[in-house]
Amino acid sequence: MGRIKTDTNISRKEVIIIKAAELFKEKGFKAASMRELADVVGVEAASLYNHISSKGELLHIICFDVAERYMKMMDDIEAEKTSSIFKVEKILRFLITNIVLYYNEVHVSDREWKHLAEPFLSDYQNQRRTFRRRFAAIIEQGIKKKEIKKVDAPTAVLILLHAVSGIESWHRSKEKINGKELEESMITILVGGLVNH
Amino acid sequence: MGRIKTDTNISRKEVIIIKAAELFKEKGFKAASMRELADVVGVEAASLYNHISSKGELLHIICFDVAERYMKMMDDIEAEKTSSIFKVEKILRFLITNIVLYYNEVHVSDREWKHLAEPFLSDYQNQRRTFRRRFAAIIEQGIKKKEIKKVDAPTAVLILLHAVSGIESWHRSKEKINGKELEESMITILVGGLVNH
DNA sequence: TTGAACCTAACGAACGTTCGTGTACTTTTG
DNA sequence: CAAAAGTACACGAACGTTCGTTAGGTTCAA
Repeated sequence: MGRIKTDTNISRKEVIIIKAAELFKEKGFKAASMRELADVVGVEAASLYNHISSKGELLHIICFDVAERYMKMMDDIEAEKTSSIFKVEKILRFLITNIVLYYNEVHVSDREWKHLAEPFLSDYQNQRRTFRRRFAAIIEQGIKKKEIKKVDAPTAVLILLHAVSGIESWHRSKEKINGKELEESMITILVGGLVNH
Repeated sequence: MGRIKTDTNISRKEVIIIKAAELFKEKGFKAASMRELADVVGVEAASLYNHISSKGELLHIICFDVAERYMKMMDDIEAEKTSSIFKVEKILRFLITNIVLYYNEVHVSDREWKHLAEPFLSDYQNQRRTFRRRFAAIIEQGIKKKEIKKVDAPTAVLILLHAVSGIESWHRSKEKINGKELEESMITILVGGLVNH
Protein backbone atom coordinates (compact mmCIF):
# COMPACT_ATOMS: atom_id res chain seq x y z
CA MET A 1 0.00 0.00 0.00
CA GLY A 2 2.92 2.34 0.53
CA ARG A 3 4.44 4.25 3.36
CA ILE A 4 2.76 6.51 5.86
CA LYS A 5 3.20 10.10 4.73
CA THR A 6 5.02 12.38 7.14
CA ASP A 7 7.12 15.49 7.31
CA THR A 8 9.79 16.32 9.85
CA ASN A 9 7.26 17.90 12.25
CA ILE A 10 5.16 14.83 12.76
CA SER A 11 6.22 11.24 13.31
CA ARG A 12 4.48 8.25 11.78
CA LYS A 13 3.36 7.25 15.24
CA GLU A 14 1.68 10.62 15.67
CA VAL A 15 -0.11 10.18 12.37
CA ILE A 16 -1.50 6.88 13.63
CA ILE A 17 -2.60 8.44 16.92
CA ILE A 18 -4.40 11.29 15.17
CA LYS A 19 -6.24 8.92 12.87
CA ALA A 20 -7.00 6.60 15.77
CA ALA A 21 -8.58 9.43 17.75
CA GLU A 22 -10.82 10.20 14.82
CA LEU A 23 -11.79 6.57 14.30
CA PHE A 24 -12.34 5.87 18.00
CA LYS A 25 -14.57 8.93 18.22
CA GLU A 26 -16.60 7.89 15.19
CA LYS A 27 -17.09 4.22 16.02
CA GLY A 28 -16.14 3.80 19.65
CA PHE A 29 -12.96 2.09 20.85
CA LYS A 30 -14.26 -1.46 20.82
CA ALA A 31 -16.07 -1.19 17.51
CA ALA A 32 -13.07 0.34 15.75
CA SER A 33 -10.77 -2.34 14.39
CA MET A 34 -7.06 -2.20 13.71
CA ARG A 35 -7.78 -3.16 10.11
CA GLU A 36 -10.01 -0.13 9.70
CA LEU A 37 -7.39 2.07 11.30
CA ALA A 38 -4.79 0.64 8.94
CA ASP A 39 -7.05 1.44 5.99
CA VAL A 40 -7.39 5.04 7.07
CA VAL A 41 -3.66 5.36 7.65
CA GLY A 42 -3.00 3.76 4.27
CA VAL A 43 -1.17 0.63 5.32
CA GLU A 44 -1.75 -3.03 6.26
CA ALA A 45 -2.85 -3.81 9.82
CA ALA A 46 0.35 -5.65 10.65
CA SER A 47 2.44 -2.63 9.72
CA LEU A 48 0.92 -0.55 12.48
CA TYR A 49 2.79 -2.68 14.98
CA ASN A 50 6.09 -1.32 13.74
CA HIS A 51 5.09 1.93 15.41
CA ILE A 52 2.86 1.03 18.34
CA SER A 53 2.73 -1.84 20.78
CA SER A 54 -1.03 -2.39 20.96
CA LYS A 55 -4.47 -0.97 20.31
CA GLY A 56 -4.67 -0.17 24.00
CA GLU A 57 -1.56 1.97 23.83
CA LEU A 58 -3.34 4.27 21.40
CA LEU A 59 -6.22 4.81 23.81
CA HIS A 60 -3.75 5.30 26.64
CA ILE A 61 -1.83 8.03 24.82
CA ILE A 62 -4.99 9.84 23.77
CA CYS A 63 -6.52 9.84 27.25
CA PHE A 64 -3.40 10.84 29.16
CA ASP A 65 -2.45 13.63 26.78
CA VAL A 66 -5.82 15.21 27.45
CA ALA A 67 -5.62 14.61 31.20
CA GLU A 68 -2.18 16.18 31.35
CA ARG A 69 -3.39 19.37 29.70
CA TYR A 70 -6.26 19.59 32.19
CA MET A 71 -3.93 19.28 35.14
CA LYS A 72 -1.47 21.87 33.83
CA MET A 73 -4.31 24.32 33.33
CA MET A 74 -5.59 23.77 36.84
CA ASP A 75 -2.11 24.39 38.28
CA ASP A 76 -1.94 27.72 36.48
CA ILE A 77 -5.37 28.91 37.47
CA GLU A 78 -5.02 27.95 41.12
CA ALA A 79 -1.87 30.06 41.27
CA GLU A 80 -3.64 33.16 40.00
CA LYS A 81 -4.73 35.97 42.31
CA THR A 82 -8.16 36.72 40.92
CA SER A 83 -11.74 36.35 42.11
CA SER A 84 -13.29 32.89 42.29
CA ILE A 85 -15.99 33.67 39.77
CA PHE A 86 -13.33 34.81 37.33
CA LYS A 87 -11.39 31.60 37.90
CA VAL A 88 -14.51 29.59 37.11
CA GLU A 89 -14.96 31.58 33.95
CA LYS A 90 -11.33 30.98 33.01
CA ILE A 91 -11.65 27.25 33.51
CA LEU A 92 -14.75 27.16 31.34
CA ARG A 93 -13.01 29.11 28.61
CA PHE A 94 -10.07 26.74 28.72
CA LEU A 95 -12.32 23.71 28.49
CA ILE A 96 -14.20 25.13 25.52
CA THR A 97 -11.05 26.10 23.66
CA ASN A 98 -9.55 22.73 24.40
CA ILE A 99 -12.54 20.93 22.93
CA VAL A 100 -12.49 23.05 19.80
CA LEU A 101 -8.76 22.42 19.33
CA TYR A 102 -8.61 18.74 20.23
CA TYR A 103 -12.08 17.66 19.39
CA ASN A 104 -11.51 13.97 18.69
CA GLU A 105 -9.07 13.41 21.51
CA VAL A 106 -11.28 15.03 24.15
CA HIS A 107 -14.31 13.11 22.98
CA VAL A 108 -12.43 9.82 23.15
CA SER A 109 -10.94 10.49 26.56
CA ASP A 110 -14.39 11.45 27.86
CA ARG A 111 -16.33 8.49 26.47
CA GLU A 112 -13.88 5.63 26.02
CA TRP A 113 -11.68 5.76 29.11
CA LYS A 114 -13.55 2.74 30.47
CA HIS A 115 -11.58 0.58 28.10
CA LEU A 116 -8.22 1.58 29.53
CA ALA A 117 -6.31 -1.34 30.98
CA GLU A 118 -5.21 -1.41 34.59
CA PRO A 119 -3.29 0.16 36.22
CA PHE A 120 -3.90 3.09 33.87
CA LEU A 121 -7.64 2.90 34.37
CA SER A 122 -7.33 3.62 38.09
CA ASP A 123 -4.75 6.27 37.46
CA TYR A 124 -7.02 8.02 34.98
CA GLN A 125 -10.02 7.89 37.30
CA ASN A 126 -7.91 9.38 40.08
CA GLN A 127 -6.79 12.25 37.92
CA ARG A 128 -10.34 13.06 36.92
CA ARG A 129 -11.54 12.89 40.50
CA THR A 130 -8.74 15.16 41.66
CA PHE A 131 -9.54 17.63 38.93
CA ARG A 132 -13.18 17.79 39.96
CA ARG A 133 -12.24 18.27 43.61
CA ARG A 134 -9.93 21.16 42.82
CA PHE A 135 -12.64 22.73 40.68
CA ALA A 136 -15.18 22.32 43.47
CA ALA A 137 -12.78 23.91 45.94
CA ILE A 138 -12.60 27.03 43.80
CA ILE A 139 -16.37 27.24 43.72
CA GLU A 140 -16.56 26.81 47.47
CA GLN A 141 -14.14 29.68 47.98
CA GLY A 142 -16.42 31.76 45.79
CA ILE A 143 -19.41 30.86 47.89
CA LYS A 144 -17.58 31.86 51.06
CA LYS A 145 -16.68 35.21 49.56
CA LYS A 146 -20.32 35.59 48.42
CA GLU A 147 -19.27 35.92 44.79
CA ILE A 148 -21.11 32.72 43.99
CA LYS A 149 -24.61 31.62 44.96
CA LYS A 150 -25.01 29.06 47.72
CA VAL A 151 -25.07 25.84 45.71
CA ASP A 152 -23.75 22.34 46.21
CA ALA A 153 -20.24 22.72 44.78
CA PRO A 154 -19.67 19.14 43.56
CA THR A 155 -23.04 19.23 41.79
CA ALA A 156 -22.17 22.54 40.19
CA VAL A 157 -18.90 21.07 38.93
CA LEU A 158 -20.67 18.10 37.36
CA ILE A 159 -23.15 20.39 35.67
CA LEU A 160 -20.50 22.71 34.31
CA LEU A 161 -18.27 19.93 33.01
CA HIS A 162 -21.08 18.11 31.28
CA ALA A 163 -22.59 21.29 29.92
CA VAL A 164 -19.29 22.20 28.31
CA SER A 165 -18.85 18.76 26.80
CA GLY A 166 -22.10 19.42 24.93
CA ILE A 167 -20.04 21.32 22.41
CA GLU A 168 -19.32 18.09 20.60
CA SER A 169 -22.82 18.18 19.23
CA TRP A 170 -22.37 21.73 18.16
CA HIS A 171 -19.13 20.90 16.43
CA ARG A 172 -20.99 18.82 13.86
CA SER A 173 -22.73 21.90 12.52
CA LYS A 174 -19.89 24.39 12.52
CA GLU A 175 -21.45 26.74 10.03
CA LYS A 176 -24.23 27.95 12.25
CA ILE A 177 -22.25 29.62 15.00
CA ASN A 178 -18.55 30.24 15.39
CA GLY A 179 -16.29 29.25 18.25
CA LYS A 180 -16.04 32.62 19.94
CA GLU A 181 -19.78 33.22 19.81
CA LEU A 182 -20.34 29.81 21.29
CA GLU A 183 -17.92 30.50 24.11
CA GLU A 184 -19.72 33.73 25.02
CA SER A 185 -23.11 32.04 24.88
CA MET A 186 -21.95 29.32 27.22
CA ILE A 187 -20.43 31.69 29.73
CA THR A 188 -23.54 33.84 29.69
CA ILE A 189 -25.83 30.91 30.36
CA LEU A 190 -23.71 28.99 32.84
CA VAL A 191 -22.39 31.89 34.85
CA GLY A 192 -25.29 34.30 34.47
CA GLY A 193 -28.19 31.87 34.18
CA LEU A 194 -31.16 31.87 31.85
CA VAL A 195 -33.50 34.11 33.78
CA ASN A 196 -33.63 37.74 32.75
CA HIS A 197 -33.05 39.52 36.06
CA MET B 1 -28.50 -23.34 34.76
CA GLY B 2 -32.17 -22.94 35.57
CA ARG B 3 -35.02 -20.77 34.47
CA ILE B 4 -35.28 -17.01 34.34
CA LYS B 5 -37.20 -15.89 37.39
CA THR B 6 -40.34 -13.90 36.71
CA ASP B 7 -43.69 -13.01 38.16
CA THR B 8 -46.86 -12.16 36.29
CA ASN B 9 -45.96 -8.46 36.11
CA ILE B 10 -42.75 -8.90 34.21
CA SER B 11 -42.01 -11.15 31.26
CA ARG B 12 -38.78 -13.05 30.75
CA LYS B 13 -38.00 -10.78 27.84
CA GLU B 14 -38.28 -7.75 30.10
CA VAL B 15 -35.90 -9.33 32.58
CA ILE B 16 -33.37 -9.74 29.80
CA ILE B 17 -33.81 -6.13 28.68
CA ILE B 18 -33.32 -4.79 32.19
CA LYS B 19 -30.15 -6.78 32.68
CA ALA B 20 -28.95 -5.83 29.21
CA ALA B 21 -29.38 -2.14 29.97
CA GLU B 22 -27.26 -2.56 33.07
CA LEU B 23 -24.56 -4.51 31.26
CA PHE B 24 -24.49 -2.19 28.24
CA LYS B 25 -24.12 0.78 30.56
CA GLU B 26 -21.29 -0.84 32.47
CA LYS B 27 -19.24 -2.14 29.56
CA GLY B 28 -20.60 -0.44 26.47
CA PHE B 29 -22.70 -2.16 23.82
CA LYS B 30 -19.86 -3.60 21.76
CA ALA B 31 -17.80 -4.75 24.71
CA ALA B 32 -20.73 -6.49 26.40
CA SER B 33 -21.13 -10.05 25.15
CA MET B 34 -24.21 -12.21 24.95
CA ARG B 35 -22.42 -14.79 27.09
CA GLU B 36 -21.92 -12.22 29.84
CA LEU B 37 -25.54 -11.19 29.57
CA ALA B 38 -26.59 -14.83 29.81
CA ASP B 39 -24.47 -15.21 32.94
CA VAL B 40 -26.16 -12.26 34.58
CA VAL B 41 -29.60 -13.49 33.59
CA GLY B 42 -28.73 -16.96 34.87
CA VAL B 43 -29.00 -18.94 31.67
CA GLU B 44 -26.88 -20.16 28.73
CA ALA B 45 -26.22 -17.73 25.89
CA ALA B 46 -28.18 -19.69 23.34
CA SER B 47 -31.25 -19.67 25.54
CA LEU B 48 -31.56 -15.93 25.27
CA TYR B 49 -32.60 -16.39 21.65
CA ASN B 50 -35.83 -18.04 22.72
CA HIS B 51 -36.90 -14.59 23.90
CA ILE B 52 -35.13 -12.09 21.67
CA SER B 53 -34.12 -12.08 18.03
CA SER B 54 -30.71 -10.46 18.30
CA LYS B 55 -28.34 -8.40 20.42
CA GLY B 56 -29.27 -5.40 18.32
CA GLU B 57 -32.94 -5.78 19.21
CA LEU B 58 -32.05 -5.21 22.85
CA LEU B 59 -30.35 -1.92 22.08
CA HIS B 60 -33.24 -0.96 19.84
CA ILE B 61 -35.83 -1.53 22.54
CA ILE B 62 -33.83 0.34 25.16
CA CYS B 63 -33.23 3.38 22.96
CA PHE B 64 -36.76 3.70 21.60
CA ASP B 65 -38.43 3.25 24.96
CA VAL B 66 -36.49 6.24 26.22
CA ALA B 67 -37.12 8.28 23.08
CA GLU B 68 -40.84 7.60 23.28
CA ARG B 69 -41.04 8.90 26.84
CA TYR B 70 -39.20 12.07 25.81
CA MET B 71 -41.64 12.70 22.99
CA LYS B 72 -44.72 12.11 25.13
CA MET B 73 -43.41 14.53 27.71
CA MET B 74 -42.75 17.18 25.07
CA ASP B 75 -46.29 16.81 23.72
CA ASP B 76 -47.72 17.41 27.19
CA ILE B 77 -45.58 20.42 27.98
CA GLU B 78 -46.15 22.13 24.66
CA ALA B 79 -49.88 21.89 25.28
CA GLU B 80 -49.63 23.66 28.61
CA LYS B 81 -50.56 27.32 29.03
CA THR B 82 -47.74 28.51 31.25
CA SER B 83 -44.76 30.82 30.88
CA SER B 84 -41.79 29.70 28.80
CA ILE B 85 -39.36 29.81 31.69
CA PHE B 86 -41.67 27.56 33.66
CA LYS B 87 -41.87 25.14 30.71
CA VAL B 88 -38.09 25.00 30.60
CA GLU B 89 -38.05 24.26 34.29
CA LYS B 90 -40.64 21.51 33.81
CA ILE B 91 -38.64 19.88 31.04
CA LEU B 92 -35.54 19.92 33.21
CA ARG B 93 -37.41 18.37 36.10
CA PHE B 94 -38.76 15.67 33.83
CA LEU B 95 -35.31 14.88 32.48
CA ILE B 96 -33.82 14.64 35.94
CA THR B 97 -36.61 12.42 37.26
CA ASN B 98 -36.37 10.26 34.19
CA ILE B 99 -32.65 9.72 34.69
CA VAL B 100 -33.11 8.84 38.33
CA LEU B 101 -35.86 6.34 37.48
CA TYR B 102 -34.38 4.78 34.35
CA TYR B 103 -30.74 5.32 34.99
CA ASN B 104 -29.27 2.48 32.93
CA GLU B 105 -31.64 2.85 30.00
CA VAL B 106 -31.10 6.59 29.64
CA HIS B 107 -27.34 6.18 29.84
CA VAL B 108 -27.36 3.51 27.16
CA SER B 109 -29.66 5.42 24.82
CA ASP B 110 -27.44 8.51 25.23
CA ARG B 111 -24.09 6.84 24.66
CA GLU B 112 -24.68 3.72 22.62
CA TRP B 113 -27.23 4.77 20.00
CA LYS B 114 -24.46 4.86 17.42
CA HIS B 115 -24.60 1.09 17.30
CA LEU B 116 -28.22 0.98 16.22
CA ALA B 117 -28.73 -0.65 12.83
CA GLU B 118 -30.36 1.17 9.95
CA PRO B 119 -33.07 2.23 9.44
CA PHE B 120 -33.49 2.63 13.18
CA LEU B 121 -30.33 4.67 13.48
CA SER B 122 -31.70 7.40 11.20
CA ASP B 123 -35.06 7.24 12.90
CA TYR B 124 -33.49 7.69 16.30
CA GLN B 125 -31.34 10.61 15.16
CA ASN B 126 -34.42 12.27 13.71
CA GLN B 127 -36.34 11.94 16.93
CA ARG B 128 -33.52 13.45 18.93
CA ARG B 129 -33.13 16.31 16.49
CA THR B 130 -36.85 17.01 16.58
CA PHE B 131 -36.83 16.99 20.35
CA ARG B 132 -34.03 19.53 20.47
CA ARG B 133 -35.80 21.76 17.96
CA ARG B 134 -39.01 21.77 19.96
CA PHE B 135 -37.05 22.54 23.11
CA ALA B 136 -35.25 25.39 21.35
CA ALA B 137 -38.58 26.78 20.12
CA ILE B 138 -39.82 27.05 23.69
CA ILE B 139 -36.70 28.94 24.68
CA GLU B 140 -37.08 31.29 21.73
CA GLN B 141 -40.64 32.07 22.73
CA GLY B 142 -39.29 32.91 26.18
CA ILE B 143 -36.73 35.26 24.69
CA LYS B 144 -39.42 37.04 22.67
CA LYS B 145 -41.51 37.49 25.78
CA LYS B 146 -38.38 38.73 27.62
CA GLU B 147 -38.69 36.00 30.24
CA ILE B 148 -35.41 34.55 29.10
CA LYS B 149 -32.10 36.27 28.37
CA LYS B 150 -31.08 36.82 24.77
CA VAL B 151 -29.03 33.69 24.12
CA ASP B 152 -28.53 31.37 21.19
CA ALA B 153 -31.40 28.94 21.74
CA PRO B 154 -29.89 25.80 20.14
CA THR B 155 -26.73 26.33 22.18
CA ALA B 156 -28.77 26.73 25.33
CA VAL B 157 -30.56 23.46 24.58
CA LEU B 158 -27.31 21.59 24.14
CA ILE B 159 -25.97 22.99 27.38
CA LEU B 160 -29.09 22.12 29.34
CA LEU B 161 -29.36 18.58 27.97
CA HIS B 162 -25.73 17.77 28.61
CA ALA B 163 -25.74 19.41 32.00
CA VAL B 164 -28.65 17.29 33.08
CA SER B 165 -27.03 14.11 31.81
CA GLY B 166 -24.23 14.82 34.27
CA ILE B 167 -26.35 13.22 36.93
CA GLU B 168 -24.99 9.85 35.95
CA SER B 169 -21.79 10.73 37.73
CA TRP B 170 -23.71 11.83 40.74
CA HIS B 171 -25.69 8.63 40.75
CA ARG B 172 -22.58 6.66 41.61
CA SER B 173 -22.32 8.38 44.98
CA LYS B 174 -25.95 8.42 46.04
CA GLU B 175 -25.28 8.87 49.70
CA LYS B 176 -23.97 12.39 49.48
CA ILE B 177 -27.02 14.17 48.18
CA ASN B 178 -30.56 12.97 47.53
CA GLY B 179 -32.56 13.19 44.34
CA LYS B 180 -34.77 16.11 45.29
CA GLU B 181 -31.87 18.19 46.56
CA LEU B 182 -30.03 17.51 43.36
CA GLU B 183 -32.99 18.58 41.29
CA GLU B 184 -33.22 21.90 43.13
CA SER B 185 -29.49 22.49 42.82
CA MET B 186 -29.62 21.94 39.09
CA ILE B 187 -32.59 24.21 38.53
CA THR B 188 -30.97 26.93 40.63
CA ILE B 189 -27.74 26.81 38.69
CA LEU B 190 -29.11 26.32 35.20
CA VAL B 191 -32.05 28.67 35.38
CA GLY B 192 -30.69 31.19 37.85
CA GLY B 193 -26.98 31.04 37.06
CA LEU B 194 -23.98 30.93 39.35
CA VAL B 195 -23.48 34.63 39.92
CA ASN B 196 -24.93 36.09 43.08
CA HIS B 197 -26.96 39.02 41.77
C1' DT C 1 -48.92 -34.76 26.31
C1' DT C 2 -48.00 -30.53 24.42
C1' DG C 3 -45.26 -26.46 24.04
C1' DA C 4 -42.38 -23.19 26.21
C1' DA C 5 -37.88 -22.90 28.10
C1' DC C 6 -33.52 -24.55 28.38
C1' DC C 7 -29.42 -27.18 27.17
C1' DT C 8 -24.93 -28.68 24.52
C1' DA C 9 -22.43 -28.33 20.47
C1' DA C 10 -21.06 -26.12 16.77
C1' DC C 11 -20.90 -22.60 12.88
C1' DG C 12 -18.46 -18.91 10.27
C1' DA C 13 -16.81 -14.37 10.82
C1' DA C 14 -14.06 -11.00 12.88
C1' DC C 15 -10.87 -9.71 16.21
C1' DG C 16 -5.82 -8.24 17.95
C1' DT C 17 -1.56 -9.73 17.28
C1' DT C 18 2.79 -12.39 15.73
C1' DC C 19 5.74 -14.23 12.39
C1' DG C 20 8.95 -14.59 8.64
C1' DT C 21 10.19 -12.17 4.75
C1' DG C 22 10.99 -8.48 1.27
C1' DT C 23 12.58 -3.93 0.12
C1' DA C 24 14.71 0.34 0.09
C1' DC C 25 17.30 3.52 2.40
C1' DT C 26 21.46 4.77 5.48
C1' DT C 27 25.68 3.81 7.73
C1' DT C 28 29.87 1.45 8.29
C1' DT C 29 33.77 -0.85 6.62
C1' DG C 30 37.66 -2.48 3.54
C1' DC D 1 34.27 4.52 -3.90
C1' DA D 2 32.00 0.29 -3.69
C1' DA D 3 30.59 -3.53 -0.98
C1' DA D 4 28.62 -5.00 3.20
C1' DA D 5 25.93 -4.55 7.21
C1' DG D 6 22.32 -2.42 9.64
C1' DT D 7 17.89 -0.13 10.12
C1' DA D 8 13.14 1.20 9.28
C1' DC D 9 9.06 0.00 7.38
C1' DA D 10 5.84 -2.64 4.92
C1' DC D 11 3.77 -7.03 3.46
C1' DG D 12 0.82 -11.56 3.35
C1' DA D 13 -0.28 -15.45 6.01
C1' DA D 14 -1.48 -17.32 9.97
C1' DC D 15 -2.24 -17.79 15.16
C1' DG D 16 -5.56 -18.43 18.90
C1' DT D 17 -9.67 -16.30 20.78
C1' DT D 18 -13.99 -14.45 21.09
C1' DC D 19 -17.97 -13.07 18.97
C1' DG D 20 -23.22 -13.50 17.63
C1' DT D 21 -26.01 -16.86 16.22
C1' DT D 22 -28.13 -21.51 14.77
C1' DA D 23 -29.44 -26.45 14.98
C1' DG D 24 -31.23 -30.04 17.32
C1' DG D 25 -32.17 -32.49 21.39
C1' DT D 26 -33.88 -32.45 26.44
C1' DT D 27 -36.46 -30.97 30.57
C1' DC D 28 -40.32 -29.53 32.99
C1' DA D 29 -44.60 -27.15 34.12
C1' DA D 30 -49.48 -27.05 32.92
